Amino acid sequence: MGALEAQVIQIFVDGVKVLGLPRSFGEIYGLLFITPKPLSLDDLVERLGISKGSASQGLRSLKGLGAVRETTAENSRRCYYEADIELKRLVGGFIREQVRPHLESGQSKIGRLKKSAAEDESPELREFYRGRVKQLEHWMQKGRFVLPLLQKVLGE
Amino acid sequence: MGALEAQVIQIFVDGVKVLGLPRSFGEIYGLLFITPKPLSLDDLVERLGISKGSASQGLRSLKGLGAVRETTAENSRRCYYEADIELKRLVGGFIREQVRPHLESGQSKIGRLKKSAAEDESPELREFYRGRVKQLEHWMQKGRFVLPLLQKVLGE
DNA sequence: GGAGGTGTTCATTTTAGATTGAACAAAGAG
DNA sequence: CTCTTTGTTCAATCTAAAATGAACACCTCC
Repeated sequence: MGALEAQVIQIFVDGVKVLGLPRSFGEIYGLLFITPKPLSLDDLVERLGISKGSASQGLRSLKGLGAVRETTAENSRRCYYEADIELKRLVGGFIREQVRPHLESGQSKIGRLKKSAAEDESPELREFYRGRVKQLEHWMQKGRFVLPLLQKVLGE
Repeated sequence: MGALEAQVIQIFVDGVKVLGLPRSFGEIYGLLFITPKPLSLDDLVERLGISKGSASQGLRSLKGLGAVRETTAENSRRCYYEADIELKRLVGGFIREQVRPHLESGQSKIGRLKKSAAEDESPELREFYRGRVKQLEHWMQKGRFVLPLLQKVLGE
């Protein structure tokens, strides 16, 4: 593993950590990103020194995120993988897989919240709660508004 | 702890997890958010059942993020804390404390990378590396471009 | 059918980092 | 100066989640 490859992988390891994804995802994507030819699962295991299990799961998730493409080799039944480097796709996949689910569960939680806020005793406390719940709803709205915008701006 | 409070705290616990912050931060901010009056450190310890250490560190970080305000009580030397609910401030603080440092370290890493990319043997491999490094730089640029935009859009 | 190659699953182990709590300032009050 | 109240620090502990690897499916070629 050359110095450059190691440095690039480190950048992606740090990157995925910020996004809340496991280290191995960064290693896998990083190596694919900086390697000219597609690599097989066993290549990843050998060159990164990670287990087959990690490589398999990492590849699956990265495929789900649209960050890794599978290329079927002609003369072999082994699969080869390469990095997809289109930012639009990466951002879209991340939002779809990681962000939207949270926004949606958040919305349903707030829905339940509004019932709880209604059944409180003191009128002024109830008023305060109503205001806070409204605030939460407002934030969610902003979130839903900002996502497509982000995708648009980052779509090169 | 009422049902509503618990639900709101849970929402913030989930929220900060997505942002990569520790659970206790969500608990603290959540309780302050849904409590009409400012609370002391010991209030937080008692009502959340967390340690003084967690509360102290959580409050410090949340202050750093601009998410919590300190209000000095008149007749006591004890400090009281309340949630700052201005989205602009929250987003700004998060970007300043959590996002910018990563972007900056990423930039310096790419700077070092460009040197490593220059000292490689094969011309075509070197060309490939150059392209990838350029891609990385491009992404960073996008990141730096999008942050102020985000702040602007989310500043209500 | 079976032998070898390829990838997946999931119970166990490991690890990163969050939490704890006791020791330690700092700052009044008496 | 000493005692109390309030908050901080940080080594030790705990825990949630990531990594491991052996067992297991699934091909497919003979």
